[in-house]
Amino acid sequence: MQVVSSKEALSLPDGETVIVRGWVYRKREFKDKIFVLLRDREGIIQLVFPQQIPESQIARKLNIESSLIVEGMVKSDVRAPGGKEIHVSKVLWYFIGEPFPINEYAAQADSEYLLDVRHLWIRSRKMWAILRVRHTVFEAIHEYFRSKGFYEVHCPIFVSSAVEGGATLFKVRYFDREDVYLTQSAQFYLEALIFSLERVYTIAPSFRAEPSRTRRHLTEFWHAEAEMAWAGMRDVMRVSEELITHVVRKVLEDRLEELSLLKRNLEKLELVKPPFPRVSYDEAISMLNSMGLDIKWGADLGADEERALTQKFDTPIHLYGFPSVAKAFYHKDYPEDREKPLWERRTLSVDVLAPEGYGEIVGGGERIEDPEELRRKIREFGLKEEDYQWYIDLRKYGSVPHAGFGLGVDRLVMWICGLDHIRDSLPFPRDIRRVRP
RNA sequence: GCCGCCGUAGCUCAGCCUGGUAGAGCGGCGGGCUGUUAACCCGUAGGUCCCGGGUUCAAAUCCCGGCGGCGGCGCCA
Repeated sequence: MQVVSSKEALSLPDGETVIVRGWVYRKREFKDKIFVLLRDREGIIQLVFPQQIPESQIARKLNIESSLIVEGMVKSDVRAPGGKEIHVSKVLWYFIGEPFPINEYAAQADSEYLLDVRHLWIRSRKMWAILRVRHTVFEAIHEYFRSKGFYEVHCPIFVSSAVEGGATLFKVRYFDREDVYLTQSAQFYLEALIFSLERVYTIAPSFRAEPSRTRRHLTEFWHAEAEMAWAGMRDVMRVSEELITHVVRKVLEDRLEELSLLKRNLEKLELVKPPFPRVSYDEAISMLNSMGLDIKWGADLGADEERALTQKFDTPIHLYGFPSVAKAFYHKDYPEDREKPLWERRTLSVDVLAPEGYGEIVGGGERIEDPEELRRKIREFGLKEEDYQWYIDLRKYGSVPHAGFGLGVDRLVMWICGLDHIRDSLPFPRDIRRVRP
């Protein structure tokens, strides 16, 4: 007797006897029979227990989320969800659960209670669908980078200094020596690794101790980062748009059922194809000013501006050429701006903004390869050279033009799934308030 | 860090403005029902109205303080 998934059972001919196992999703009792919707990793199938058989005594006791293994016969019925159901002849194993504390009303409300019982809520159809899309997103990212000759590498989580100047770090006690920090980006380590492998990528958690309270921020998020030797800002644009397009297409191929369960508008995703529109910061400023917003050159774009800008496009866009003062020190300045003062210079940096108001999902650009230029920028930013000693060191021994970017994988999942909040893009989100379950 | 909102049954919420001793739906339990699709119908149990103080004859309701949570901005992926 073979154990089959709900999905496999639905594809079998009538009369097959199979074993299925899973959890009770719904139960409906009648005088002569009991319907149990059984949930497993692949979906849902309806079990029918006739009241005459002794097994129905067990079925009567089943609560929502009770678990069981049954043997039964596949039978077509137009009234069954999926067109087929299993007429149970034997219960091989079961566990009667306590009353399940989550109901449809809580699910609709998307309440904080669902965050308290997250360890149980991940069984829901919604989280099931999201987790399966997320699985495919990670798969597609690996697939893309590997197919393009990038080596996968792994960088430390414990680090001794900051990557971003302003971003806040989580401090961790490290034996009896000075404190270390949780990494906020693998970028500096990837930059070191290109001198060995030329094109590298990693998917790893990054940590930000920013007290952000928005639907787009986590304190622990999954970061897909890539770094390329012999590359510039244009290469970052090309690789990032190819990557995003590949991921979206893969999800559209493999996860249609999940997307429709999430009520995602597929047309929006089908529009995603390279090249993405390229908008310079200068153009963005004049576009925004002509839309009635009052933005001065030099300011970073806020959430309102990002939203206004992306509303003009149906697909993700590349926004490039940010002012140097609005970006981290390691970004390379436009060569023609080199003699200008810091506040008038632009960087060879680029962000990808997702449409439908989802905003920034990628940040990257060309890095400074000249050690003297890097030192100057560190000083201009009021940072200490000694804090970046090994990073400067990379430029001393056969420096090369190089560029890279970081993709917020949770934000990508959020946008692809059309979620209201980033914390639903992963099973156990960490934000400023929540570290459990 | 700044601004706003919320805390009542296991869960989702109403009641609060205008003070008078606690309500609904779901879930639980019991019963009914010839195939349900978040089934339906009848019955029933279930409460530290977040905590502390104040005003009042009387506080879930008004005032003050605290705690917890949610949303938004800034910052970023």
